Amino acid sequence: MDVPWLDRTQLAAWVRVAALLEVLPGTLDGQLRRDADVTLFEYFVLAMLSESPTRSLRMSELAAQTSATLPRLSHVVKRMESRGLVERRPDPDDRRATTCVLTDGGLARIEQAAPGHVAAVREHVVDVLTPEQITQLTGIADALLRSLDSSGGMAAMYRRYDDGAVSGAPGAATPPVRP
Amino acid sequence: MDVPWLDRTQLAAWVRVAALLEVLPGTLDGQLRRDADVTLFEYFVLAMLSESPTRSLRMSELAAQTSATLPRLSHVVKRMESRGLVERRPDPDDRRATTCVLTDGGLARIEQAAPGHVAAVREHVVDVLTPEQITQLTGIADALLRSLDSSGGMAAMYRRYDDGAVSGAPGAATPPVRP
DNA sequence: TTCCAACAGTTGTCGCTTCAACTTCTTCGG
DNA sequence: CCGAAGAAGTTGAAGCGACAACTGTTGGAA
Repeated sequence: MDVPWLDRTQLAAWVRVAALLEVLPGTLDGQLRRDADVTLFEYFVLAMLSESPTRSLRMSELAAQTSATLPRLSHVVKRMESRGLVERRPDPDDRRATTCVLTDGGLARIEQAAPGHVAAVREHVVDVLTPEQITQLTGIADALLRSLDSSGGMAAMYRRYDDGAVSGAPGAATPPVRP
Repeated sequence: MDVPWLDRTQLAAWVRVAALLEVLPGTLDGQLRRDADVTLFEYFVLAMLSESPTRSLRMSELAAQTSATLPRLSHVVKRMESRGLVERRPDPDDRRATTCVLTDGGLARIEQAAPGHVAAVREHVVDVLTPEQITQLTGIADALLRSLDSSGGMAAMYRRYDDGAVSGAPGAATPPVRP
């Protein structure tokens, strides 16, 4: 295995990205835990369900939309169900499948959590960057995700959260609870 | 709490960043675990120690350089010590302090792990982006880190991994085992 | 029809991270 | 000096995520 090393420019970028990967999740997670007793990942689950027209999604669909594995999602959803945020019900059409439904309590929870979370995202990410940098970041993250997405499960995201510049097609309107 | 929502451009960027935060660490971590039986975070620990002139750092310094909390580092170092990768010795000058020393085995391990890790970083990050995007990414990550770094513990990184464009000052030469 | 491969989820176990408490040591104000 | 405040690490408990093994179900081919 003979790999060319990173030059100084590449190294500078990577070191910063690595540090970011280490720090950012904890910061956002901490805010949500303290203020709304919800994990960042749980927030994503609630957000995805709340944006569904039926307030419900199949487990595998939910897993794809939250970039999670099925085992992980299963554990998380079980815990969320015990707290009354979601409900699980077997799908009568395909009896292997499970549908995850957002409860009224779950909806109330994410509506309560959203403003603080949006504020945190603004404070630590969005408002720190110039509009030009936001556009650049979208392009960069897009390129990275496409190369990582071997199983192609993120097509839904690209359709829904398109800013009109990356993929070229017009996107949907701004959703309610997704910061 | 009244927070302005994210517009479509901001949302597109944030959704992608969130997905990245969810996926990228697992990808890099998995490669290192499989190929070198080391965590991504453990790799950082080894890398920081290997770049120190004395092959050693105080725990708090090491924590700052790896963006970790002290409890986390303490647990990790204990496990690494039991595997023979590092050693811990009390500091005679300040008897509260502990110095963490890289062993020969630890050095061998990171030298063995480095090529595969660099390849993974290239495959999933560096080589996916254009040189221009690399520069943009450095600026973006830099801005985010500065706003996150409330305790100011990352000054060392900025000095060492400067690409000459962000802070303006000339940086050090490319270090040996840091991808 | 029957069988088998692939799919959808769940569960258990293990390792890692976090949080809060605690110990020991240093420093600084009085 | 002396005592209090704070720093440096460590530890234990609790919760979350990854991996592998497992159950039950579907769809298609022989």
